[in-house]
Amino acid sequence: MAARYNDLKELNFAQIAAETLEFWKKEGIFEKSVTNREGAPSFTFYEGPPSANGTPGIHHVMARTVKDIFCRYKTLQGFQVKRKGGWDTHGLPVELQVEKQLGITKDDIGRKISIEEYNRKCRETVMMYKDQWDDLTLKMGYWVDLKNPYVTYEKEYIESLWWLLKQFYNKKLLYKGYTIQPYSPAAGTGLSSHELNLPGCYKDVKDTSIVAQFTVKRDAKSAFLFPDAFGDKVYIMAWTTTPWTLPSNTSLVVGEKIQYVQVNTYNPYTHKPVSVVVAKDLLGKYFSEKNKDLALDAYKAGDKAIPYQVVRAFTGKDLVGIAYEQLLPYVQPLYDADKAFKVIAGDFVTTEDGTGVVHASPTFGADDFRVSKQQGIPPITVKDEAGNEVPTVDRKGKFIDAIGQQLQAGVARYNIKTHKPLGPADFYVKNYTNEDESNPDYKNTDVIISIILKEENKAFKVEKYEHTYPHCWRTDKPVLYYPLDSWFIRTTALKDKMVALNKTINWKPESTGTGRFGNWLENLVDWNLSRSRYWGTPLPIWRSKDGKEEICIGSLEELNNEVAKAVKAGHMAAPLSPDFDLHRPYVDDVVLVSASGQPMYREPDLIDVWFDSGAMPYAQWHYPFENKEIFEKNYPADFIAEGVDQTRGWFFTLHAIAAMIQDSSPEVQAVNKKTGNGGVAFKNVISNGLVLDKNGNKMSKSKGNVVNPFETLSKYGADIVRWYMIENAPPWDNLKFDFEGIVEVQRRFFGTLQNTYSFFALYANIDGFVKDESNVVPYEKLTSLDRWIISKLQSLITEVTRAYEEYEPTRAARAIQDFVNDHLSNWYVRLNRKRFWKGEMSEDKKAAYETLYECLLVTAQLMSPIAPFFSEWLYRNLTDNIREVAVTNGTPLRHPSVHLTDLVQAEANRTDAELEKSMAYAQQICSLVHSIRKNARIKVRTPLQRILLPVLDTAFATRIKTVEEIILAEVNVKSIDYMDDTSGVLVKKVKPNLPKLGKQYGPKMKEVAAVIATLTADDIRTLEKQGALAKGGFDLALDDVLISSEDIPGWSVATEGAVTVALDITLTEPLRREGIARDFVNRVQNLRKDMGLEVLDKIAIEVGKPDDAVTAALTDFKEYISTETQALTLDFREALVEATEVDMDDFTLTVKISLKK
RNA sequence: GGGCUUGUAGCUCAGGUGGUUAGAGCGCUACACUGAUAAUGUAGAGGUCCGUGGUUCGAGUCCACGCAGGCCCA
Repeated sequence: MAARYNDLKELNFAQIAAETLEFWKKEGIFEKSVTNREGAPSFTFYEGPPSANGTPGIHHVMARTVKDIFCRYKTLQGFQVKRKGGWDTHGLPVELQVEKQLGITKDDIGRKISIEEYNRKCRETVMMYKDQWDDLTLKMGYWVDLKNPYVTYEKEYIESLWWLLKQFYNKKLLYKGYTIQPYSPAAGTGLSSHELNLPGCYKDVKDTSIVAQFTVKRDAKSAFLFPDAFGDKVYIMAWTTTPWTLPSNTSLVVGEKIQYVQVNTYNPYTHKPVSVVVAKDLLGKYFSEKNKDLALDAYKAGDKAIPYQVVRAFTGKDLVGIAYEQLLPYVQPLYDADKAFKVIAGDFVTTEDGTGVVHASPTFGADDFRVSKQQGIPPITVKDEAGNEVPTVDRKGKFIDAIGQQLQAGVARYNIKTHKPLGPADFYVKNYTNEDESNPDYKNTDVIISIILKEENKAFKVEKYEHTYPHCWRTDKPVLYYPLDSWFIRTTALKDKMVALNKTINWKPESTGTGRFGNWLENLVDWNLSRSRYWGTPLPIWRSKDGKEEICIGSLEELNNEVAKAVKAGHMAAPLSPDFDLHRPYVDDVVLVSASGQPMYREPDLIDVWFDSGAMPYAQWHYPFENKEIFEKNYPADFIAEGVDQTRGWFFTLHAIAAMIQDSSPEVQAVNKKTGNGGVAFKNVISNGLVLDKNGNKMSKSKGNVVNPFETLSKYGADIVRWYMIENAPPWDNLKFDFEGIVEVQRRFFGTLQNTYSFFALYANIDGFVKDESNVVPYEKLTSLDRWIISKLQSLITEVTRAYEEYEPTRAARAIQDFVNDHLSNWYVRLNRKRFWKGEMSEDKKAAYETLYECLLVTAQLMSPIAPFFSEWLYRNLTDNIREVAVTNGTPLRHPSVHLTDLVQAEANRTDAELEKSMAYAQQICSLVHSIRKNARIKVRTPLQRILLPVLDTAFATRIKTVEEIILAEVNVKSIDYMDDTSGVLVKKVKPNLPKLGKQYGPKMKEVAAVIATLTADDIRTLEKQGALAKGGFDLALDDVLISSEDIPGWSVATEGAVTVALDITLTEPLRREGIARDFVNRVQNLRKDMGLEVLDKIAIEVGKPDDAVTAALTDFKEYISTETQALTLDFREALVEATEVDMDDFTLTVKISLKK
């Protein structure tokens, strides 16, 4: 007979995967899983585009497993889940790779290589590893539509981006401003953070550092500082390693929680009495402890030991809002001057160095710029000839004349000897003019400022300070942090809305949403969109030379129209060709004409690639130029998932663009209104953690601990890797990737499941069992074990469904695993084995098959989102042989693939909570009996007479009785005696029910517990009968105590929780004989197996005559022995030849088995 | 430096709303079972719940401060 069920003993999971892939491909299962649900509600998933210019790693298997799980699950649930793939193709990594390939630097672009050539190279490189990615996608079983992916460099994609930008522009959300960036005056160029991280850029240098004294203005806010102020003036001390920024100071930053002190002392340079404010922790840096007790008035100018006295302590919070006098009043703020020169709070202030007060100049520090902007502090800037606002240091690194003149005057006023006469145009903030520093009179600008401050009683301490400072990799000169032009998206305008919208998003884990992402939104600054690069989406803004006229282009049509005008005006020679490439350099050659007839040139920047990916909800469909309906159906995403490192990347850009487009496009607003979306881009998001090596280290090539995803997948198969990743820990925890863990999953879960299946297949093939959906044994006729596992299965369905619904895949996987291992294999199958191999097909046997079949089938379906290959294999093995019938009848098993089926629903009427509880007791009692047997050294094969079970309440007894047979069979005991307190043997004892008593009595707990400890047996009986008892001044209720059983004297007892079991371990002669008989059966079975006999072969047994007791045992149980061992005869012989010596533990037997035909 | 996060057995992890003796799997040791058999079951050993304080009748759990690892940002 041909086997109906594939009963392969050894499974090659990788091979199953390969075969399944073949099947999916041939039958178009993925496509069907989408088209099948045509017309059904859609579940929208957005694929975050990977960049194919790098190779995929094992962490991509993790991220994509998470994505795949929920798309598959939602498909099972009846949703249509389209998953458009995509590729991220622009940006710095691509450019860097090309530069590396070509052996050039950024500087060579436009010189050694044209932009055209360079960008062509970028376009080629972008898809360099696409094959590997496609291969990974396939092999790991990630279902995503890669036939029609969105590609961010395509013209249509860029057009959608331009449309978005134009909407923002129209709403004045797109503007040109400046931000503080690393800038090399020597090279005249801004530096990217990656250029700053080139080796050798950070150098240790010695710079002049100053602790400056800022004079506090006396007013209501600062009044508390003055009562004890020495010399009538109070100074706040701030430290800087860049004295040249002091003329641009507009605020002082303190830490709100930092402790500060006010100190009366003398200025070490001017010897004037001063009262200064400094962080308490840094006091020792400026004052020597031993001068603490010196009298202030005993000090004479020039004394080495300067006395000091701490007069007051307070926190930074008390200082916030205090006004001070401008330190170097050379240039005034252009605007908001009344808001300048204030103490503000900032989170970046520390007490590691300096004074615990940071001086801020918004034009020359990124932190300074940020906090100033947030708190409305103006910068010190001036207008240049063109009327543009510029900082006080020019692009060559030189102070503007207004400051130069003041410094020149200072040099003259204080007779500062310099290496050469200094004019107003000679004050470079660093040595960018290659002055001879070895000249003894050489003084740089920092030193000159220091001297001026010392003279004017504005410096408390000046010293050389060694620190690391970034240098330009081209010129080797110090970098300045300098305001550079950039285009921004005014995300701050919608901050509150974005914060509010974020609260409507379901984040897994929650803390990433409320914490990391939420905090980021709270501290939002405008999004700097500009990138001075070559390969990316060009900024679609054209400007006239004077910057007074500009246009933002929002579509190709608009561009063509404008070009037509330009052609007319003579700025362009011809219209754009239909296949015009929107990239640089072509787009740079487009010159448009302004309303006043001026030529307008494109702003040379590209936009941040994160805008590319954040715009994918719209641009993937070329919205709004095409596919409006598809867009409407698929906006916003129901679900997205990426690594936690995307929090400020993709998650943010999706969120920001969605919030802003909701604000600026009536069209998108209308779409949102239809679906009741407030303006989010995604509703549920999983941010998964990192994949580390097994020791918790980051994987890196240099450490050599990188796991190759392809090797891993082909060795273990995708299912096991996927299952391991999900089951081991929640996806948002970092995963310590360990092959031993994978092996364990394979053995423990997949091995067990496979074993359970092949057990089924083995006997189902023998019995010719075929599932008939129209003819199943009715529920009432099932055994209690059947009903129990069915009930467990219903609970499993409920639990797994809920876990998936709540985006908790780990909980789902663990629930399935527990079900298969603990309940299905270890209990149901083990206890039911005999039903499968005894006798002919009967209704009971059929019920057993059907039950096991259903468990396997449902397991296959529930696990299919996580382990798509094995579940498919299992499903098809179980159902292929009835497919035709199922198709004809239109029953649930008509689908050729588990991934096309409809998710099972838990059936309440097949759930039996009572039975589940009873069975749990049965398992517990068996475990207890085993433990007693163990202690008494009585093996399970030896039958025992009875179990004594103390019964605390009747419900308990009822429960046990329904599973009594199971217990008795499992532990080989003849009977259970239930013992209640009428028996006189059972002694009850009570323990306090702490959770309840705690709430009621609180601090009196100990008293009550003491009283409860004194309750007598009579008391307990009264309490049980009447439900209440007054004792020791307390009114006790029945549920104030937990009743359990005392140990039973003279019995072997085991207790766990409230369950106590006693076992009668008396071995009577009949029991002993039965034990011998069972032992004997066991030995004969072993011999049969050794001889290689088939299950149905008949034998004759001959035994060398043993002693009387054993003879009696074997004779008594002759029939039993014969049945079990398929023996036709059992005879005793005085002498046996060619017999086997058999060890019966306490004695030996000689046995001879022969086959009887 | 800031935000978030993790710390429980040798390893990987569970431990609603505080409750008496902190659990599971693997690994280890021992035993059992022997018609799922390169399978299976049972038991045992193994813990400063990262530390220190605090709140409470009671803290692995709540609070504060630390320590160590991770991520992101400066």
